[in-house]
Amino acid sequence: MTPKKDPSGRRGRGRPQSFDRKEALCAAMRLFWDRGYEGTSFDDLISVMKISASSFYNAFGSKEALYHEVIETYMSVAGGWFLDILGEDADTRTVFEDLTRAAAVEFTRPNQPAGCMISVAATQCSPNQHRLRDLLASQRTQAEGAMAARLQQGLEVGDLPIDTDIEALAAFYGSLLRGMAVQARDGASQERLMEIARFGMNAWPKA
Amino acid sequence: MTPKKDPSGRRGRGRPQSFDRKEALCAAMRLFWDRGYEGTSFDDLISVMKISASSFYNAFGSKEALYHEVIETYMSVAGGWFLDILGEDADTRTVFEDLTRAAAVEFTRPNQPAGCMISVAATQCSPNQHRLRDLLASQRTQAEGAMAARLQQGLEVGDLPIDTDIEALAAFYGSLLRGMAVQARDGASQERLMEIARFGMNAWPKA
DNA sequence: CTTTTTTTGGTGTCATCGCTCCATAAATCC
DNA sequence: GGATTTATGGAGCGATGACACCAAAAAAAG
Repeated sequence: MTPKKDPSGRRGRGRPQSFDRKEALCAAMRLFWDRGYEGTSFDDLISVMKISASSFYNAFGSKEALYHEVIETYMSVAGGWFLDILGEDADTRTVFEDLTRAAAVEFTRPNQPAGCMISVAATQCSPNQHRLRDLLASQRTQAEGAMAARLQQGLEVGDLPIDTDIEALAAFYGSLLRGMAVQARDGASQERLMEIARFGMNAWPKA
Repeated sequence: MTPKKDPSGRRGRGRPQSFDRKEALCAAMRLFWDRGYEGTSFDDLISVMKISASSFYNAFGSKEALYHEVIETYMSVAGGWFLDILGEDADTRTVFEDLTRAAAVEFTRPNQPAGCMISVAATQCSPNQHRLRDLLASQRTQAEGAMAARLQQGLEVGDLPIDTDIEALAAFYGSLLRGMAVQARDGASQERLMEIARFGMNAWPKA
């Protein structure tokens, strides 16, 4: 699958790959991001990745395997801001304000598809794609879990009223972010998303 | 297409349809609702509708025409609660509280697919389905417009601070409802959605 | 150079998708 | 009953989807 590299860094033998794997992966990510899994055809993929069918299977295994890899890439690159902000050393309210505002920015970046690749993916799909649907749903659950963990931490240091329902509050901000992702895909501007984010912060629990 | 009925109610001539058109439409709606447009295959459709391919084309024209009809059906039947509540004669805040709470109930009804058929549809799709994507996006925009109209009305009677940004507030509740729809599809319970709705109402503008 | 290993381009395959055609069945109208 | 009109069942079609195969090409290893 992956080109085998000597621990010393020297290439192994055999014909070298004629394309940059990361670049191809990134091109595939943008396509999947824009069109979803089922909406992206094999031919479109190898076209934007600029490789042939055989190179595709040689390098990535299958369409589904590529999609998995793309999700990992998305989480670590395009979605990295999410966990970064949750890890910020700041007041809990500030963290969530940054989070929602960052979403407004990230969801409307030019030169990349609008919205979040994970939030809106595979919510409706055919039964033979249920594995993927479950994978995406679990990614969303994980993201919400990360928010819940940060809120819990905030509760423990007194940033939140002690009777705050952490899970529910995380679900609220999860919902808001997913809704913002849909709005972004429908063409909402960054300013509009910012206003939504601001209203979202009005819901922050008061002591 | 549609079976021609005499104004007097008597059937015209020709062999009568052997199936109930509304029932078939409803079955198609549930399938589209669950799987989306591209995720629903022709064979699956005629299977749950219990009709043959020829009857299908005779009665509905094409898969896309059926989808359009299904959307209309959804808006008037399954989504009727939405406009009903917006039309309620009540305090504006109460209307939106009812709206978000009703969403929690409607999105988790047993015996029907979870979430909203419109909110999560065609957010990611192939380029040859852009007509449908635009249609769905415009339905979402219309729904938000209806909320904005109700808010404007509320502003005029003093239910809202005069400096309230109506469009933005409508966008906020639009986002929240769409996010709740995704949550519902991922399996969130009615109680969980209720909690989200409650937090959503905490964002209601204060004088 | 020869051998070995790996990638590449091109062509082919098999299933599925949405759709069409046609002969037949079942009703009404005269 | 015969003519007309509409619906049905079933077979099949062209396009596209994802993928497989294979001979040729390009590199390292001996």
